[in-house]
Amino acid sequence: MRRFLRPASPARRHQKEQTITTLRERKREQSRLGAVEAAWRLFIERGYDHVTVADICAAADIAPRTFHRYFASKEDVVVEPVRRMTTLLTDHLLASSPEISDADALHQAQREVGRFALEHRELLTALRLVARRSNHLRVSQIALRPEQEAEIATLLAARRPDGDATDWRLRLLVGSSTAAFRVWYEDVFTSEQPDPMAHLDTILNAITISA
Amino acid sequence: MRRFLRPASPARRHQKEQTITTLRERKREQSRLGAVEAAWRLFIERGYDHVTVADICAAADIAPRTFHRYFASKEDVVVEPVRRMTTLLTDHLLASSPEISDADALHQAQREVGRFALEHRELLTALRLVARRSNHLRVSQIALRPEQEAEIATLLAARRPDGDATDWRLRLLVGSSTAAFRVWYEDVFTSEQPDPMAHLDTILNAITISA
DNA sequence: CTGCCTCGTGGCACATTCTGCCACGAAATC
DNA sequence: GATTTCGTGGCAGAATGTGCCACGAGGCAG
Repeated sequence: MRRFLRPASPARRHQKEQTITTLRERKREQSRLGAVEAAWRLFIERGYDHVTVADICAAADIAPRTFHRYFASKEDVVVEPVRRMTTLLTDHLLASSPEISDADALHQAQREVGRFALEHRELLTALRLVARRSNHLRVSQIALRPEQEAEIATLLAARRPDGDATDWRLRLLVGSSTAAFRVWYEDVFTSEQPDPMAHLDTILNAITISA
Repeated sequence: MRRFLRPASPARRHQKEQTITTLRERKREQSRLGAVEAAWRLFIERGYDHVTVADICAAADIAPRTFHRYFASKEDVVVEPVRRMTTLLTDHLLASSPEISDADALHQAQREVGRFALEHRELLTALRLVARRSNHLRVSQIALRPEQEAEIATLLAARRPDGDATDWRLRLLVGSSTAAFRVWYEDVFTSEQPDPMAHLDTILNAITISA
């Protein structure tokens, strides 16, 4: 579970192994991590609706006031995995070669996210259940959300000389590919797939956007 | 604006013109409608974040307790138009001929929703702004949301003898078509389209799902 | 018409989330 | 070693959302 976390948020340093964490930083991470882990544990245990921020704080041994400095809302803790996957996706997009097509770049990045999801299948399954069981949680899908599609489109557009992110074909590519990923994600977590990654390829390749 | 509302929620009677509204029903509708209109007006005026439930209740002349009987949350009032469009879509799907393909049925229904959106363009534009300006509102898109995709898939599946809603091709059709609609919706509200409906057709037809 | 039942309403108390403000103390800096 | 930075927690308060109960008007027999 630990591997799931942190090393992505503070703008991953591309300088090699710059692990000069100051004590303050470490304590901060500890606070945040402690809160996340306590929250997830309690959510899985009792369900999102039956866990209060106070409960989480008691378990993580921090003050509610501190909790709300790290997370804008209780829901925010749940979205953490989504953020993690989004970061993964955008990182891969940023690193992708300008040679390959938009679709290829996007799909390669999505395969990375898919691999990640499979690696953390157990935790994601649990969180998916948490989300489904709750009446108040508005995040029904622990997966890429349409909110981030605009960002992805921008990144893809940035790879090109013209950099036009308003092109509807580009946005359609992003939207439909994200939809495809959600379909796969659903399949992976509801039925046994003999070869999940092959299944992802099948779904991603099933969509064609006419030029 | 009034036309936008009500006549859809209490399971539209297919019996012709069954307008035997009792006084109680009328008062109920009046309460709800008054709240919605007051809320929208205030939201557009001051922005979602700067309007409290108490404000809405004062404007609509109802008690906060009553407000929360009609709406699960303040956000719920904003989602009203989305619900309206979803109802429109599902109604058309239910009424669609079993002869035509899934894609055709869905796209025809989406064209209806598109027409509806264009009719109420002014109001939807305002609500779109409200959603964008807010920091707390989680509904970033006043359009069809992925949450309802499962329902749409079920309806489409129900038109067929086997009724298999788990078929990933079907879900992919729904997901990508919904994404296409969002792309169109975005275009319509951000740039001038000479022929919006033609544009919708173009986008919907741009997607192909291989058999 | 009359009495009874239904049900929309509002008041009240309360749990809960989230924020602004301030002060303490440890970590970082000079 | 003195000063500044900053993470933390306490407190008060705004705001959302819910359970419970009582009132009163609409609906329904008789």
